[in-house]
Amino acid sequence: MSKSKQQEADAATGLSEESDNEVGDFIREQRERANLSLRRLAERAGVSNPYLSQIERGIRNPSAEILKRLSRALEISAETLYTRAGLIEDGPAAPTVVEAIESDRNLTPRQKQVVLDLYRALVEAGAAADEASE
Amino acid sequence: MSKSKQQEADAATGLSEESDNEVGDFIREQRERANLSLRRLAERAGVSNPYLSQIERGIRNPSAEILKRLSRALEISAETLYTRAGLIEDGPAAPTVVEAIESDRNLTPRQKQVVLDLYRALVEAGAAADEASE
DNA sequence: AGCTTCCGCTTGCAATTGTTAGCAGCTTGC
DNA sequence: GCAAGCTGCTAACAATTGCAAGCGGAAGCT
Repeated sequence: MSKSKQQEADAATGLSEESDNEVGDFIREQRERANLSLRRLAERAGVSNPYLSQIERGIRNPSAEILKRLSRALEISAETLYTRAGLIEDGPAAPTVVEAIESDRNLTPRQKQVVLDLYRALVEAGAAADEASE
Repeated sequence: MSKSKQQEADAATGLSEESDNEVGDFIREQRERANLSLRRLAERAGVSNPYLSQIERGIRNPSAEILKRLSRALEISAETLYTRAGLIEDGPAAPTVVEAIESDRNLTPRQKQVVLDLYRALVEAGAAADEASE
């Protein structure tokens, strides 16, 4: 239910920028994608849950240290997060999926093969569907 | 006369580590290489000179925003500075694969979810099963 | 001698961060 | 019903950032 209260919070703190809350939105997005509750992510990242809440809503401006911890807890690269936060100008080169999987240390060669097979299959199917529909 | 001020400063702030002040040293190094006085760099970067002084000596921990401004004023890449600041050490987990999949243009959101699910499942449960079978 | 201007640093002080404690809502089980 | 368990959010507080003001010293200029 609770949905639109962000603006009030902004006004309350005197924060004049309600325009683009890139980091907060991005963090919340990633958090929900990973199926983590706010509290759980906060604990994983080693920050307090109210603070994380405020970060996500853009009424607090987290330090780089905090961003780093959050990026680790979310399993995304700090560069991506910083870029999103507008702290780095150019975007980091997006690694290809294949490349990333190849160099991953958490998967055995066999497992890599499985993921790669799935990925390639989807891409191929998707491309076909794409051409047909688009 | 003036001799050991750094120690005093450290003691004053309770900072016990005089060993690795990565960012500060690096910034000072770059500043001197560019023949900029502390005050001039501070002005260029939009930071107060006392604060920059403290940053260089490692008795203050600058926010990412400040680092970004300094990197611009020094005309070095923010990434380099962040790395030097120890803020970009990428996590040991597996950030790149997740990230690469997220930003892949060949997959639909739904397909991404499928691949991600598989990947996460393998990483999480994979180690044990792997050791058993292999 | 003065006087000016730069250098880096120290000292308080305001504003911000980040925390602990607690609130209301919403499920799930007794 | 109503405890116990989550969810996210608010309030008051401690700690830190970041700044304006001011210090002593060095170099130049009249």
